[in-house]
Amino acid sequence: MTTSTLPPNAVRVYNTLSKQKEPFEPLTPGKVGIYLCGPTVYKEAHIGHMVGPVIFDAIKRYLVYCGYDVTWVVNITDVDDKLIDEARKRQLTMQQIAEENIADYVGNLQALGVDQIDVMPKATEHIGDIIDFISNLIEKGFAYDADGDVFFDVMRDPDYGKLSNRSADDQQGEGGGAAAKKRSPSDFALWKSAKPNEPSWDSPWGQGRPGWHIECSAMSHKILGETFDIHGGGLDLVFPHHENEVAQSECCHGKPMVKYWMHNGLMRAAAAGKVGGRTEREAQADDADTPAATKETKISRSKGAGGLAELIKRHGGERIRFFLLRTHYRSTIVFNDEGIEEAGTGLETFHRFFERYARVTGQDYYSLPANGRRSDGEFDPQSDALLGKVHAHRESFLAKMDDDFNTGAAVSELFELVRLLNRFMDRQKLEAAEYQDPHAMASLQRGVQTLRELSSILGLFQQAPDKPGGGDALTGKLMELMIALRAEARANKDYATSDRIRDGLRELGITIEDRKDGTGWRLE
RNA sequence: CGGUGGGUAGCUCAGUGGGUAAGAGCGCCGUAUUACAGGUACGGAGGACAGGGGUUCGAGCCCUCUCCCACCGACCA
Repeated sequence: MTTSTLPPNAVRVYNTLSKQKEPFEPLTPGKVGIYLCGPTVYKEAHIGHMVGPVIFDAIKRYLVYCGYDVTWVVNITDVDDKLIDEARKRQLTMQQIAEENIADYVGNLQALGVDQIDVMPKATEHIGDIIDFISNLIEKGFAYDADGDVFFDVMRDPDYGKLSNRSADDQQGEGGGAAAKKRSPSDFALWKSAKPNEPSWDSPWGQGRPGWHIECSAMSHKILGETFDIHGGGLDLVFPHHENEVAQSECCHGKPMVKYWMHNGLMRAAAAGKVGGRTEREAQADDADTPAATKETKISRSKGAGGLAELIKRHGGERIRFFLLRTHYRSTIVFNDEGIEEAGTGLETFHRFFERYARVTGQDYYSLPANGRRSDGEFDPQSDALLGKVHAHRESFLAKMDDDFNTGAAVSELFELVRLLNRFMDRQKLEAAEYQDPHAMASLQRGVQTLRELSSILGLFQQAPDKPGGGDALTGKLMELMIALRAEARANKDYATSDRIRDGLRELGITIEDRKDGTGWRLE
């Protein structure tokens, strides 16, 4: 067995800062720190909020798989104008609003299989760190206190604009309001003085609360250090949020804040009915009140998007995760209900395969070991025809992941792998016990192990999907009886009766499948 | 207007430091397995890669111009 060491620079990532793909080399060999901008928890999450968490969950899994020790941080903004407004509107405290929506957010993450986050710091738990950070900036002359408000002095930072490729000079802010206190219109708030009845904290500049950007600088510094490897977020955060973060952190520490900036594409809502081939389903659309957008628009809470929890309830988290992973993280994802539905159809191919595999080998796919390392998964296909192809798909899958985490392309390798394995079972007639060749069975199992390995990198098929009831013993007995009755009818060529049984069961959501080795059934 | 990301099969998306035959999923048609259906496999229809120009022996991939779409444009925009 060869334990080949993987090339150290196999992974390449697209860096927003340089606008090109760069070889991935962590600052500290073997260790990776990732900071992802999380939600402002003033309302329930929508599907757009899951793009970053899902892709970074896969990224972390992949980096761990490649042997890195990864720390992944996702922050929670729990103090902000919007939270204050919401609290006022609903006659609750800001903290109550935050707690409610954090619960929603965490529940959504869990449903989508996002379980790789190491730390979820809240802004309100780091007020001290934030104040220290601001004090430091003032001491160094990069920020100034203006009557209880503290602003960052953009003109003192010659690098300002390097991430979003804008110069402060180009950007003329509007006059009036708080702008009157600013030295330059492009200065932004680090600390906001408290207005009456607002949540506030003591500070050297009086009662107040942190500005929008400073928490990320302070918390990433506290948890990951002055310079860390990867900072992620949505494309819409490049400016001003991340631009301001870099300015704050780099002026404060005098060194680069982040080595690789990674930004995921945004999601758009699309008109319903554009996804192909739904003529059948359209006719019998059961829960037909899909919101009919007429054109594509950005999904945002300000436009009323929400209801992710409801979407998850309707489709299940795995579908949504798969839907998100099917595209490249940097491209725009067009979202509609049919798209999720279609992703689910693709997913069923895998689920059926796992059932078939269990029938043939008696092994439960979901029990196969899944938390391997890249080097563990290496194998020598020798002269085994099947394993030679499996090996090639594995190489291809990994090459695609190495190339800026191209999960969409990697998914197509998964499909090809399944087809390969299905074909093998067909040709080797593995379904019929009397033909089962031990060598072929061993090859199949080795091939499926690789499928398990690769799909786990994407966090797919971690657990058996929830079947809507029906797993109980009584149902099993009843089905045995129905199938026996139907078999009798078929033997007598009484197809009217056998079809009546099959059609009747279908209406109950049970699909009958006649196979060589007997009749099986499955709940849809 | 400035910045950013896009425009590839009916639909949703891939396309690896440019190279003989353009890929996946879904949808559609057919064949095999066969009463039929479902499943699986195989095969097929369907793309001159937004448009023009350029570099190159050779470009979907590089350069340039144009058109179209989306997002961001400093936080009482």
